[in-house]
Amino acid sequence: MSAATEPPRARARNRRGEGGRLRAEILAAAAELLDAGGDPRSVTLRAVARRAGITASSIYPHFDGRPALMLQVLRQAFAELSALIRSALDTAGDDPQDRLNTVCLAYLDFARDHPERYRVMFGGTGAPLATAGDPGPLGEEAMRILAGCLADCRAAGHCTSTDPAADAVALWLGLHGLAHQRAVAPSFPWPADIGRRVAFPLSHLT
Amino acid sequence: MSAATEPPRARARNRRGEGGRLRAEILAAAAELLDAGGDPRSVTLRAVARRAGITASSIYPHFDGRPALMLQVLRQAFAELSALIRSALDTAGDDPQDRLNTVCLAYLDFARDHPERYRVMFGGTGAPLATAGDPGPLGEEAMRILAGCLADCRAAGHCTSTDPAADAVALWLGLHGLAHQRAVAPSFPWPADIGRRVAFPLSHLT
DNA sequence: TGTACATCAGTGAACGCGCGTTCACTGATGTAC
DNA sequence: TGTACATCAGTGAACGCGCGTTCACTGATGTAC
Repeated sequence: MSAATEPPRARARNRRGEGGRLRAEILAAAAELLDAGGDPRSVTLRAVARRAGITASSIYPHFDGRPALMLQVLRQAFAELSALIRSALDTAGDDPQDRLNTVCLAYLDFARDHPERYRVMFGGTGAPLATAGDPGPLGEEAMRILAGCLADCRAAGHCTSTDPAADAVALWLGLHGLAHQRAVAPSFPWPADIGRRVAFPLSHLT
Repeated sequence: MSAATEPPRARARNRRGEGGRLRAEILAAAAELLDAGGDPRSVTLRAVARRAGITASSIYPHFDGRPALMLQVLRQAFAELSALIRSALDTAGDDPQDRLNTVCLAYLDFARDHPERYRVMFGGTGAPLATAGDPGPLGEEAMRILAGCLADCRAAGHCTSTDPAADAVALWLGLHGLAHQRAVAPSFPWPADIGRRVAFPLSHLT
């Protein structure tokens, strides 16, 4: 097949005034590299450019160097996680226990669908974030939603937690431990009901 | 101070027959770099050599290239974790609940004392392990000890778990989630009793 | 309707860097005679 | 007890590589007149 021997991609240059489109293509290419490689260092400007079908130097009009690109990639990944959880909640009913369960499942689903990206998001590579200014607590929105659901369970009398805010942190840590290690060691013989075994005791549901 | 302007170190070459000592010095230097940098890619052969006061090429008689060195560094780190847990158990009493608690604390202590190393150990950088042959399940010894303690609690009637093996996995995931995120985000306002909040519900103690 | 021109959306060559790895070597140290 | 020599424990220069980043450029596209 000639397509395999051809250079990566015959890209049509954007029309005048639509150059901003490349920005989204660059971010998408970087996210794909993250999903594929699971290592922030595999997201090089040259690799991103190769995948996007452009030249590495074409990234500079859109991002102020590699750290800035990495920061935007991570911002986008955390925004997707939050959006996924919120949209799952939108389709959930009113029962606080159901809603808590929905959030936990959505969180674990995201990690299962993007294991490598998840690892980088919560793996603390440090450098790209630290060098690009303080991005704020990127992963905290998911935890705030979780804390809200747990508080609702408590208010409805379904939960025996004496401190829903602190127990939400504990619950999130359990979910993260599972999400993270399933991404790191997918071949480990995880018990089939491991999600429930982690989330249920930490939820303090009656 | 002249020591600051001098080249890194005036190293006395090992005596004849004692060249094997350098192997341990190289491993120690690599572990220190891991603790300092928290990023496996900061453990370059040149950086290790610089810290050990030798030339990069001097590593080759002792390790068959970088992947082999990284594998040994990780093996050593996991061995230290296991040894720490076992020695903590040696000084513990006979009460199964105390013993379980001791293991959990020892695990969390290791992560707190070597946060960056812990992150690399359980962060799944993948590459260095994958390229150097199958190292086996490096982190499983800690989990086996944990499962044993939980089973002892169950046998003594202190634990309501219906499946200690599966619940030990869940407990370990909670511990890992906490250990990992404390290493990744030490500035997060972790509740003071977060260790107990994670470990106690997952232990199913009565 | 034509045409000169400014601008936009990129290209491609080049730079200096640190890296892993190779290879010929060196000088101190122990040993055989 | 001396001395030639093999070996050990390293050194240091060199290689090719991919990287981030810079910079002069190009050619298509829209616009002013």
